[in-house]
Amino acid sequence: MEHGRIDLSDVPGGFDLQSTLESGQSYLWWRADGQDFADDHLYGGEAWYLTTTRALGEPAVIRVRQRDGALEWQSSVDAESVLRRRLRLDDDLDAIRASAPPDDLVQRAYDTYWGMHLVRDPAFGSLISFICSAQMRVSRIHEMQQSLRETFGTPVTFDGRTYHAYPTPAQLAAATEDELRELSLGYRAPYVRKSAELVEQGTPLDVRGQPYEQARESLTEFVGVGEKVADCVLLFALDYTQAVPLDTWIRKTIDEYYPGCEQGNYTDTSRALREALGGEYAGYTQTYVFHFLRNAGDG
DNA sequence: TGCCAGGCGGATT
DNA sequence: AATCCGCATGGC
Repeated sequence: MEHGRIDLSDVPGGFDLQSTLESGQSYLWWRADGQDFADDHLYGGEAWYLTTTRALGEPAVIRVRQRDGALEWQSSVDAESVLRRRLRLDDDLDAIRASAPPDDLVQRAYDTYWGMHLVRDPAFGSLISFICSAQMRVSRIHEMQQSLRETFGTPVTFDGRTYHAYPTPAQLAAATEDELRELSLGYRAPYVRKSAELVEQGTPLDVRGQPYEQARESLTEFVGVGEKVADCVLLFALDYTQAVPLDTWIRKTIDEYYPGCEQGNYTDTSRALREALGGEYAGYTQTYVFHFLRNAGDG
């Protein structure tokens, strides 16, 4: 087993693993102690987190925790570059925060969860997990991804235990709708199967390089992907830090704090909120606000 | 019980 | 281009 330590003292603005992984942006990690991700508070501990990667060839498990100003990791492969990429350790939080508006809500969100980074998830896992997210609680979206891994993913032995990699497009495309419904995916089951098939058949998923709004439109070609889910994939997997997913929480925020941004349709409202939240890194600020409202409330 | 959860597809207007 | 409706499942 390989292991290593990533010193966090040179990450501008710092880094916080728990808020990064438990803020409802990624559903591709789980806790080694079996605890569910906290819905209402952060425990402030040093738990190990696990995920799988295919970035270095064969699927591998990565285990990581934050301790003494560093990320400590263990894996069957050299995971440092994967972690730096997946956890966006190069992001400059001070510069990002400086681009955000001075509004009370925004500043309290940054204060409360300072150190949270956006994730950079693998695009396919991000796509499927956010297809599953429609009208669903964060904890159950997470459970669905666990079920998909354990039912359809390639077994991977690590540290004497068997884990399962996140399924490939081919593995999910080969699943039947009934098999997926048995995992409590509900009406999302055919969306997951069909979108996996589209990826498998070559429909472009990595749309980086396209202008933002065109990229969002492109992703809606997948089944079960509307503008909101497309924005999530762009923000949490494809480096579009300006993407501002308009979910129920953010719509409440618009009603309460940014009523002028409501334009009656997704494209124009999104555009207005994007400008209100500072443009280039609006999605970063949105993610802080989303996490803050969901967990700490806005009282 | 009825309402809601990081909405979407399809039909209707 | 807007609006309405049905859709699975589970927690409260």
